[in-house]
Amino acid sequence: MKYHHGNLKEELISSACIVCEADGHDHMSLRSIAKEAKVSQTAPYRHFKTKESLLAEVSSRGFIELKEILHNANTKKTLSTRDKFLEMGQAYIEFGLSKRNTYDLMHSSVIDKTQFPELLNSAVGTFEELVYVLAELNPGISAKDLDIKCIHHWALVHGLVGLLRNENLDASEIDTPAANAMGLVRSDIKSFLISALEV
Amino acid sequence: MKYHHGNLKEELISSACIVCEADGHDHMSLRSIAKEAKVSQTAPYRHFKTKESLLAEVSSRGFIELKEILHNANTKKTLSTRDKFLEMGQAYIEFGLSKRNTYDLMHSSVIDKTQFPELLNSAVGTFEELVYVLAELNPGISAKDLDIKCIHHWALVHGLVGLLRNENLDASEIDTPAANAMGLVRSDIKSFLISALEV
DNA sequence: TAATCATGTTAACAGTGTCAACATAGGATG
DNA sequence: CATCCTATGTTGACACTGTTAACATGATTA
Repeated sequence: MKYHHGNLKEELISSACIVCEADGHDHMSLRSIAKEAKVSQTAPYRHFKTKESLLAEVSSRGFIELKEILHNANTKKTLSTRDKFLEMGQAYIEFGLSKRNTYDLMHSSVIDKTQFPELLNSAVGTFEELVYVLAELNPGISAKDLDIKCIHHWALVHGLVGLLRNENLDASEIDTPAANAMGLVRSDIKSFLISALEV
Repeated sequence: MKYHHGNLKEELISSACIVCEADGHDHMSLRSIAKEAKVSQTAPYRHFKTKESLLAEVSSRGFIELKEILHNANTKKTLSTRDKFLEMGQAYIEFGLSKRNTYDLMHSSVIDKTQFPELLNSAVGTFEELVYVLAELNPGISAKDLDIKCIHHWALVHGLVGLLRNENLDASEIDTPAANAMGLVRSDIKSFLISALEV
């Protein structure tokens, strides 16, 4: 049993990613992931100033993964620009629904993004991927209008994820207009995107 | 000093609403609001089974307040239906930005809405207000299409709030395309809504 | 009047983030 | 090679959290 772990920082991060997605960031304790790494409760403090900064790392990796996913959708060469755009929308929503807790953390207010420049970069990087397609889809558009279009479409998918995720109304036994509508949209996201984005 | 408070439940709720909005729901402790009410740490447990159920109450009141706000926007008799709709959108966003932390709680996953029927009702009630205008705005629309339209517009404003709120990029010293776009949209929400909702 | 019961209190438990003080090992420097 | 420095680990402690159990009080009701 060696005194120094050798790879603790990386192990803590990846462990945090797993626990965070499994239990949610507010059920994740530094102590538990330290124990999981077979290391004392305070060892993480040699690598992270606070719990928040470890979570910032987890969040950052979430954004990086999301950006990759969007990039993949955006570079399927067999697809038209329009279909690439739709594919991106679906991929975004799928990420938000499947990596539910990580997505939660990424948009949680427990992390002050302005205090973690690296995280801020990751988050903003996701935006760029959207800029690329929309620019291709709207040739000759002004920079300002392009930015606003980005916000518009980003807000739509982000908001949809929030609704589908948070009000887990469908799949529950509750029968309300809202729940029914959610179920309807969720069962055919592509159709919804086509009608909502009007592309 | 009387032993029984007389109005503790109500005081705890309203106190929780204030603390929650001031400090955020994850910085709110039962003990602190108990102390604020000049009552022992465990007194709240006579009125709320868990902390979560107190937060559910706070969340519920948030939805009720939001519904009222939307209803007010929706019943300004001097406005056309289209303008009422726009007014609702602006009111929603304004609520999300000004009651930032409460809005956070309302869409947080720390509360399992299916376990608090009253909260679920409040949340779903907000949806109805949107149904009314959209029905008026789209005469002859099918029920299904109406529901989907609701999701669409709800997702848009909800997503926009999330973006504007969470990435507090504008107003920070950071200069990125995303930040600039955010600032642009925030400075003239009405124009954004008109272009995004295409009404 | 007596009993019941909602509502308050105190004491305690396990768990949390975090800090200070100390221990160890491996690399840099003489 | 011997020595020191520094990065990285440990132990112990502190204040705080949600929550429960056991007990106290006082208003309502039989």
